[in-house]
Amino acid sequence: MSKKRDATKSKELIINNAKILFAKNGFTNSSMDSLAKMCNLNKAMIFYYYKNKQGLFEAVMIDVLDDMFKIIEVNDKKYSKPIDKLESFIKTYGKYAYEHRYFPALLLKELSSSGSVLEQQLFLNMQKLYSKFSQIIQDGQKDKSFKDANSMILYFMIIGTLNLMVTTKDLRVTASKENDIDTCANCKIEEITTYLIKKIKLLLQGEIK
Amino acid sequence: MSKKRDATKSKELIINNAKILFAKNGFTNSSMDSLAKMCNLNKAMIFYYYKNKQGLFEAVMIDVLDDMFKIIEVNDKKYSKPIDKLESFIKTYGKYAYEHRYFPALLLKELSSSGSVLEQQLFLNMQKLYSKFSQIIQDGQKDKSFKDANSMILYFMIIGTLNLMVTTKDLRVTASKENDIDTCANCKIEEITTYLIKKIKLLLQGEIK
Amino acid sequence: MSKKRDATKSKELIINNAKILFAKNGFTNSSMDSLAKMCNLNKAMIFYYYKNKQGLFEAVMIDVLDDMFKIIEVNDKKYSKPIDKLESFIKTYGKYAYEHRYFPALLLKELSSSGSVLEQQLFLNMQKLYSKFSQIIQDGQKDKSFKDANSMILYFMIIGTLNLMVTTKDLRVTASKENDIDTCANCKIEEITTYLIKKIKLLLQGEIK
Amino acid sequence: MSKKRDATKSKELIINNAKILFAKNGFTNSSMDSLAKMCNLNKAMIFYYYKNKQGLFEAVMIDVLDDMFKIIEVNDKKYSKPIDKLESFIKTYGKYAYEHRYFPALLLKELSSSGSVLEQQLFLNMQKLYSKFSQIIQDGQKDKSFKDANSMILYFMIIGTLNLMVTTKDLRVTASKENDIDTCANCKIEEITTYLIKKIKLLLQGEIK
DNA sequence: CATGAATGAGAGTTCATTCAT
DNA sequence: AATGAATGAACTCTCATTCAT
Repeated sequence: MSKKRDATKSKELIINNAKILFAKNGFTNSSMDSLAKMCNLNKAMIFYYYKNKQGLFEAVMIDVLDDMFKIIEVNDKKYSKPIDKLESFIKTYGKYAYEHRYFPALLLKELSSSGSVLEQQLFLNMQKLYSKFSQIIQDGQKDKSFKDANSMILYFMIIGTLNLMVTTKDLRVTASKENDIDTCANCKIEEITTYLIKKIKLLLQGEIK
Repeated sequence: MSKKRDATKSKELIINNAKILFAKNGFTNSSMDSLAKMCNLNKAMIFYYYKNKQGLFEAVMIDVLDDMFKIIEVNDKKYSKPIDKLESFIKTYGKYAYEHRYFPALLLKELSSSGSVLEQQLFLNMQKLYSKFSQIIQDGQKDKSFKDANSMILYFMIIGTLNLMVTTKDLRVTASKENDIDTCANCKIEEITTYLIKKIKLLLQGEIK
Repeated sequence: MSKKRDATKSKELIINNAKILFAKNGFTNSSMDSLAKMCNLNKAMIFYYYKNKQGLFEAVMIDVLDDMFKIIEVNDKKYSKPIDKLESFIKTYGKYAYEHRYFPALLLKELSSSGSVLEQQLFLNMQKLYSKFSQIIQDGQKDKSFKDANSMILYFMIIGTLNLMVTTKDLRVTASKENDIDTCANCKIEEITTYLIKKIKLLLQGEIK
Repeated sequence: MSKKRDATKSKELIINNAKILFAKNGFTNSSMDSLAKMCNLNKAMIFYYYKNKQGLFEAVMIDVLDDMFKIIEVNDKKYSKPIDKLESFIKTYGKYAYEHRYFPALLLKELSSSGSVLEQQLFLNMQKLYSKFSQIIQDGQKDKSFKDANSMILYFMIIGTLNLMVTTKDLRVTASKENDIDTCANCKIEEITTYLIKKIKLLLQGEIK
């Protein structure tokens, strides 16, 4: 009832709205003014809690990456074979990316801005995720279930594809309407991940007869 | 020999520096002030030739995409079989992306900013490139040399991977130094494209024994 | 007593200086930079309180017109006969125009800029004033005290004359000095209104013998 | 056939288009760029012929005022009695203002911008017109046909009314549509001048019985 | 006479950030 | 913990004017 909110609640309010805002407009195009309005909070409070815009952005990214990492870990433990773990990784990443459409957009944007001040900190956060993936690949190579695997390239093949498919959804729909090109406009995320998994398996285990 | 009062030179000066600037900072973070300084030209000249910032950006993108498309077309004509055309496409795209590091950054940034005003125009320009790719895939399916091919997803697997490998180069180097993870830090672009080609072939033509 | 951090004072400071500035230079030639300097306030404060230049201008006009309208209404109530109400209207308008020299300038400038974006909103504000005047004229016609009255034309005869006499004051002084023309250079505003009232009465009630 | 135009033609082209442009947008809102485009001439030519924007503006005003003065003089000579000369003056001014709608707008704007650099020069040009009017009034007083005449005030009553009626035409139409006020929206210029003449005569020759 | 290229100053507006309360 | 007022730097864009040809 009271107008006062406790610190934790205000912080959460800010970070949750920041996720939405940053994802929609990117870092530069998001204004602290509009964020404050979204939160129904005074603008100065954002700086009270987060030092500055960049600090807030990093907090958002850390939060999102942690959240995702936890889900991936939980699912990972259900399986023991590298091939199953890999499939789980792709499925979980795809689902998460789809359900948090804003997240891949942010990731791509920051990954592709060389020279930015944000990148080092961000990449550190990303490393945890990549380490997990890399471990799965290495395990698969050790037990001979994967052949000729370069984990970095494979990683980008997977997250690059999934992120792009999610972020270009609207564009692909428009393009297929206006022209007569097949852009997988109606493909569901499950179909996309299933296709990707099949192809990645082939790529790691198949042979040209 | 005179440097000033040469329209062609000034226009080129602007567009070439714009490529570098936009790629480094993205659209919003690039200021026309600093562009003018880079060109050693008066700020107003940018608007004299390109109407406004967005117009300049579009000019840059059209310029780059056309340039790239031409090179791809030239190489494409050297081959007749879809599999060779595909290999040529990947090689050329990889080489171009490497030699014009700014380009993948631009592409990723704009592709991933949903809601931007630029996207529709941009995507139209991109369609030409995708159409080319899509045709190769379809031809391969007709003559039974490719199996189970989804050209949109495959397209993103290829350009997503190449773009990310190029733009994250510095990050990957830093990461491998600080930690003990294999990030393909020293991989040359030729190695990357070769690996990618091998895997894409496997994925289109291979079977699990 | 503190001058800063007082919203009401800052807003007033801005609007009062804006009145003077707009009147002197018109809308387009008044710069927000110089307004800020006049107010000894940061330029951004203008936008903090008034959204944009046009918004500020409208606020100024509404403020002035309301202020004037209130005074006219108060004086109007002192009289019951249309002829007395009319005399009061002219006197009050003349006095106000004289005491707020900026106001007629604003009014004339904007009334005469056809095609301006401002005019519709402005005219709506002016209608209240004109309605008042128009009502007086109609009442006079009903009780046969006024003959052959066209309220629109009469209205412009009155405010046109008063506004022009006020705004051209300096010019008329200069002109009478340099040449030998009678420009009513030393006429006081009271003399002008008195003359005008006499003539308007004649025009509404007189006959050619 | 040749692209070259002679000096006289170009100068005329510029001044004629300038009249239209200045009248539509006022002094400040008219850009030399758009004027050049209207003339289908190079922008630099304007400065070649007219030194600067202000010089061009003055040339326009002088041109218009001279033109008008000549017509008034011609008509003036047709009559000998002051009362007829006065009627002729009002009729001619009204007709001219109506046919050159841009002109009164300019006049009002400049008359009301005290402090402008343009005013002195402009007022000098206007004096010729006012002198003419003033002479008529004085003659009328000498031969006792006019009573109690203040030529400056009368002058502003006449040109103020006519200018305002012409420049507010569109506004008055809009206002009468939206609200239920009589704004003389459909009044023709001839009706307006006729009414004005009648009233001015009454005001100079009538008595309250 | 005529042109397109170039310039510099300034316009309105936005925004991250800080201060006083 | 919270607010509204204030700031300064930056940004895109316009325009009168001049220069070189």
